Amino acid sequence: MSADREVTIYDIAKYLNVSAATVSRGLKNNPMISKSTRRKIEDTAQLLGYQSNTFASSLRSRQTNTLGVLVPRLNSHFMSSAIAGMEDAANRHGYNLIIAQSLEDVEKEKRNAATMFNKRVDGLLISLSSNTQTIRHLEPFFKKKIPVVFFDRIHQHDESTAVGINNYEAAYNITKHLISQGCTKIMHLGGNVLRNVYQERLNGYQQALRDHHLPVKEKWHLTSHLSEQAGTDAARYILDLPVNKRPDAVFSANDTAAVYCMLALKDAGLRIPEDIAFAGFNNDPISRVIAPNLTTVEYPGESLGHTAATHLINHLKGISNLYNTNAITLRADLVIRDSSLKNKLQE
Amino acid sequence: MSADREVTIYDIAKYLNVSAATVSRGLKNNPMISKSTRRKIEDTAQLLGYQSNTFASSLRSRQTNTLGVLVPRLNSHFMSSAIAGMEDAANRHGYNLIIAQSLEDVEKEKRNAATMFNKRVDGLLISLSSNTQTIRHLEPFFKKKIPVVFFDRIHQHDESTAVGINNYEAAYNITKHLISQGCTKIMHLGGNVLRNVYQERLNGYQQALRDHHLPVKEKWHLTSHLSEQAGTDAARYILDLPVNKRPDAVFSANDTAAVYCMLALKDAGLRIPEDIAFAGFNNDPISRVIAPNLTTVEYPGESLGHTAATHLINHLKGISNLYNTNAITLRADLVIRDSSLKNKLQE
DNA sequence: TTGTACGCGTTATCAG
DNA sequence: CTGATAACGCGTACAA
Repeated sequence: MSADREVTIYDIAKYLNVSAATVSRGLKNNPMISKSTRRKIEDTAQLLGYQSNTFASSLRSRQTNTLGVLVPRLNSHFMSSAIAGMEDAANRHGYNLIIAQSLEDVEKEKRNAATMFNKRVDGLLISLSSNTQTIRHLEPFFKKKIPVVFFDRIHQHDESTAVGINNYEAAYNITKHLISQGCTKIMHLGGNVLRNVYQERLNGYQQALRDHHLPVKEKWHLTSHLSEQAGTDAARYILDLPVNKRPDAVFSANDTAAVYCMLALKDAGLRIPEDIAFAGFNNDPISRVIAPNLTTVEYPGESLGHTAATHLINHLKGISNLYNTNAITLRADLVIRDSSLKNKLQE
Repeated sequence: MSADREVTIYDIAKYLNVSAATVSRGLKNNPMISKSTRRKIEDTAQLLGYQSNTFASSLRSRQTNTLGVLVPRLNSHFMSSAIAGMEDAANRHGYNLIIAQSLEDVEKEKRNAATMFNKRVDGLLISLSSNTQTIRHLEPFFKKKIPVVFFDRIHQHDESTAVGINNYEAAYNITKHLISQGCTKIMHLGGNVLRNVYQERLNGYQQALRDHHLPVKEKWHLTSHLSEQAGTDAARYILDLPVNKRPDAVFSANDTAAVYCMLALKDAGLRIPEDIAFAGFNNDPISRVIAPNLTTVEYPGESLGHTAATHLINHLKGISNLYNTNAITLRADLVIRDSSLKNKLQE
């Protein structure tokens, strides 16, 4: 009576005088089962408080209905939005998410990938750590044909899909916008160019300068982790330049660095955008709170996560073919705000 | 040769002419196994590219080394920090996180709880959705003695631990601070009092008023979702009051509402803190970007998540007893910033 | 449409 | 210290 055993399909079978196989079928909407017995099975399952045992099921069927999510950090606005989008998509299709963060450390990324592999995730969603050089640690997935979808910080790979935005174009356009506002000495706060997103933003920025016959100076390209501190440091760097050598605009590869740079420069008495205009990237909440509001690039985290997960799931269900879709590019529109409206304010 | 079968402990056993049981033991650091055979087993596992099958293991051992995390929303600074803390703790102890969000919807919370239960998580970390009335949907966990740890938005329960801060005290202190700055007409932007955090913040606020012989007016207590829109709406509400009936301070139960209220009031020409002082809650990044910086309460998301997960894991490992620790309260210090320094600025 | 019988890979139990 | 064997709960050929 007080047996602590779980309710299994055998209990249901015994209760109904049918075989366990029938119960198993009835529970899984197997078409070749009569309406009436299915109904009885479902009712009994309810009655007995049956809970399917996912391990036993996974062990037998070799699939887990679980997706692995591997990200550099969980606690950024962009990433938590992306994960929220993934969770939504996964939930809709009966998948679960198992999540780990690499904290920008390849070694941890490797360990986490191994764990995910071990846990037999049906597919992997990954955004690479900043210092990841090769994706050799994903080989086990490729070998076993476990689909991998890269998002945000992606890597070219024939048998995987990459979901992101056109970073080059966005950076090009926002730089062009600064130029159209009359800026000619535009600085760039960039991230580690090992990651495509930062490399492409740098490329877009530089090409825009070239196309408008502006000099591309190494001194105006700072590389950092784009943290709050990095933003403050960049401000210090600018303030230490002779006044006539200072940039008249800054394009930062993320909003955090842009905002903290702005704060420090404002503290030092510089006017934004009159003395120095600003543009960021991500459309982080802080970009709408800083005064003046930061011009930035809308980075659609939630829909990006949703798209990546949905694509992966469709592939798992055989609806789409991952290998035919090497890249999905989402729109990333400019969000023009006061921090870059130099001319307008001067008129 | 091209067999797609996985490498199992039987393959290792056969290779070494030992039994599968021995291999199983060797792989799990079972003490009663000789050093030499363990070494051979480990080497062979490596050689053959063995990967343990977690389902088979879970099926047999009835534990998953997986923790369920159920939150209202993934994409808030506080929540993603808390989850980052949990992930860190879990990872350290060989546990994995499976995460779902209720999107502030009880029904989804129920479904998610059922899924977690089904997936046989070893323990559950949960922060309740805003409209959750009872925790009956957690009964299956309680009945099966699966430990549940509430965090942030908690619920009193004899057999569970709750991890949070002293919201009453924090609210009391920050209100007292506003009073000490000379504010006498203090408004409160609160959340749904179904959730302890908002009820306690309201209580703390009201008690502080009473203790300083200030009136507690219903008109100065607005309840909302504390969204950006709610903040803007609150500003409208204030501006619509006759000038002499307006509050001279606002204490918001979160930073988002506070900040968007500030932005709208500043737009309308009010000076902060001279005309109206502000205090928030959470120490969200936006509180450090808004001008003037928002006085707020440090809500230690990461350490809270870390603490909750560690406590749960210790319990699972038998190191601590969940039932002896009904509550863990973390420090939540005030962060005094310019938005509330009324007197100082007037001097 | 349903039942039979077996195996998925591991771990627990008991015996040696 | 090690081996043999029986579960764990479910899915699925194959047979009926």
